[in-house]
Amino acid sequence: MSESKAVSLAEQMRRGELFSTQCPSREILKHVTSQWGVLVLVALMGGTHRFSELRRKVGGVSEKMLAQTLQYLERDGFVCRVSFPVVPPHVEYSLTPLGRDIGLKVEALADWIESNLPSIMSVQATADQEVAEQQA
Amino acid sequence: MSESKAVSLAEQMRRGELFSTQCPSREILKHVTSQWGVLVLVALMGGTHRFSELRRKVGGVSEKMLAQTLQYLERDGFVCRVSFPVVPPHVEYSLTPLGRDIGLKVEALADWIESNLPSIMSVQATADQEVAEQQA
DNA sequence: CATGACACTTACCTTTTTGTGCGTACTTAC
DNA sequence: GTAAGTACGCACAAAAAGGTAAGTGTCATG
Repeated sequence: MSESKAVSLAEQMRRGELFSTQCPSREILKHVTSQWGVLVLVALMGGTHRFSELRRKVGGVSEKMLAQTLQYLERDGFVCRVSFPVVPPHVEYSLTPLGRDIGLKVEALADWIESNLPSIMSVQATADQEVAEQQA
Repeated sequence: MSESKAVSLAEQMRRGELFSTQCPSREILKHVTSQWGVLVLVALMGGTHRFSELRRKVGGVSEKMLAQTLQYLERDGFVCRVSFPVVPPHVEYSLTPLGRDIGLKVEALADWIESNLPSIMSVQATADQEVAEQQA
């Protein structure tokens, strides 16, 4: 009892307020780890992109969601939007230094999953099989 | 035109199919980067926890969401569930080796955000101010 | 001279996610 | 003897996320 409490407390110190409901980090985390946030960040790690380039690259994203995601990320200071006042419109999106920094972490996570996908899927298959056997 | 296409293609090779709609990685990513997935993973990096320990630690999570999150993570092979057939029920959750591995990445992301929260919030404030000025 | 590209925005609707409250089977504490 | 803790599952409702379709204004292409 005392040991688990001690661990909790020690961690609570180290990791600030992420576990607290009102922690502002949670909002940032939501933007960054949102379905499209992750993909956009990873895509922009490959360099500057225009809006429709991103739309084509990130499979399945709607214009609305892409626009919204980019706005969140811009407001959080991860994405830099440069619009050229020409016609037809030309807008370029790139990562800020802050964005590149967090992009590295997100990319690392994404890469890890892609690399370990075979392991994960075989574990899933085993788990599903056991569930099926229990029901049989 | 050719340059941006070249970059896209080169990346598409390196990063497999994350950008494709049907990529199974996307599902895993959803579980791991879900609001509660992140917090649970980080919490379990601190060691084994019981269900209600987690519930108390991860502020704001409902029992239903915690249960669901744990089930996803267990099925993906990140979390290990051990239930003791005693009364009252006693269940322990811990990370598998796979879970500890991905937990490191998630923790790194969370830690980065917490550390850089001041920078982010000051950027936000500046952005908000500029928007306000434009509207005035 | 009609179409499509560009970078969005808005309105509307559907789907998904999330929360709430209740029930369980049993025990310990008050 | 009543309340609380344990680890959930289930049904219902609310909230949020997401998709679809259309419109904007101008230009290049067919």
